[in-house]
Amino acid sequence: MSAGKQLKPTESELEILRVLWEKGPSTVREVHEILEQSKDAGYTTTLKLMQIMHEKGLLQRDASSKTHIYAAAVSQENTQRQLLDKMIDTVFNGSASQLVLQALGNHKSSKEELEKIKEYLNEIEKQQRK
Amino acid sequence: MSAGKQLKPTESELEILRVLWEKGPSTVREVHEILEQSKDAGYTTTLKLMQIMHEKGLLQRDASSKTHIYAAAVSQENTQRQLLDKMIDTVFNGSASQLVLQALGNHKSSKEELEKIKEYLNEIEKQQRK
DNA sequence: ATTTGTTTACGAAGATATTCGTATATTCAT
DNA sequence: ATGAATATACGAATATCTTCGTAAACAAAT
Repeated sequence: MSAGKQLKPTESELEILRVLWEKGPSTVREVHEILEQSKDAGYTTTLKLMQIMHEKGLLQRDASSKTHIYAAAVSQENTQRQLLDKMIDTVFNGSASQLVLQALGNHKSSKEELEKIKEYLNEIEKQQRK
Repeated sequence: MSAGKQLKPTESELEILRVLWEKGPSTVREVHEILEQSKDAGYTTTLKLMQIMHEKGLLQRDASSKTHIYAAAVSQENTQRQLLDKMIDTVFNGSASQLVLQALGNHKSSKEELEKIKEYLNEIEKQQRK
């Protein structure tokens, strides 16, 4: 009951989540100063976004001190999975492996990364054989 | 010059593109009847969307007969790549292999698909060794 | 030729996302 | 305590996306 399914963050919200995942709990100003480096928006814009995200349950905040501290309330992994699943569904017609082939084809991956992927594939196949 | 970089289709636009990729050039009504199966929207909504997509250059149309025939003006592959690249960038911090691992982890892939992926990995590694 | 049905064109309402101006509250240094 | 700096709260303007009502154009059947 009341599973509280996570709702999809918007573009701007994702930018904020990325900062918080990276830097951990932060003030609006801290987040804003990071965002300013790549885009230009006013301080109150960032503030408003983070307030909305808090209402939506995407962020939690500690309001005990005057300057509130915000933290991501959703995990990076869950969010990645959620967005990825949706993309597989709506863009790749449900075929995860088709997406994988595209991803591998168009991006340089290091030898180590490729090895990791291969190992993972072997594991999956072992599982399947059982 | 005027490279005409493809702009990102919206959610609804993607639904329409998927129909056209699948069925080839079609009338608004044909597209609409497919969409109706999964969502409910009026006919003129579909029409309007397709007209806008035409203006944007996402669709081309043959208006020689009374009933116009629309076709995708962007390829499925290019669009997939575009959206995938963006996701790798904004959701997976630029790491394609991290996305691949997530995708493989959370989705059942057939043995054949996994084999195909492994072959592909081997090829990539061969290339790298040269 | 008139009716009936289907199509496109147009404009605008509704919904959601983004942006920011301004007011109010709080803190801190003087 | 007063002023300067910084924070939050609130409301609204703007932009974008989605939806649909209505009118005009056209085609086919009667």
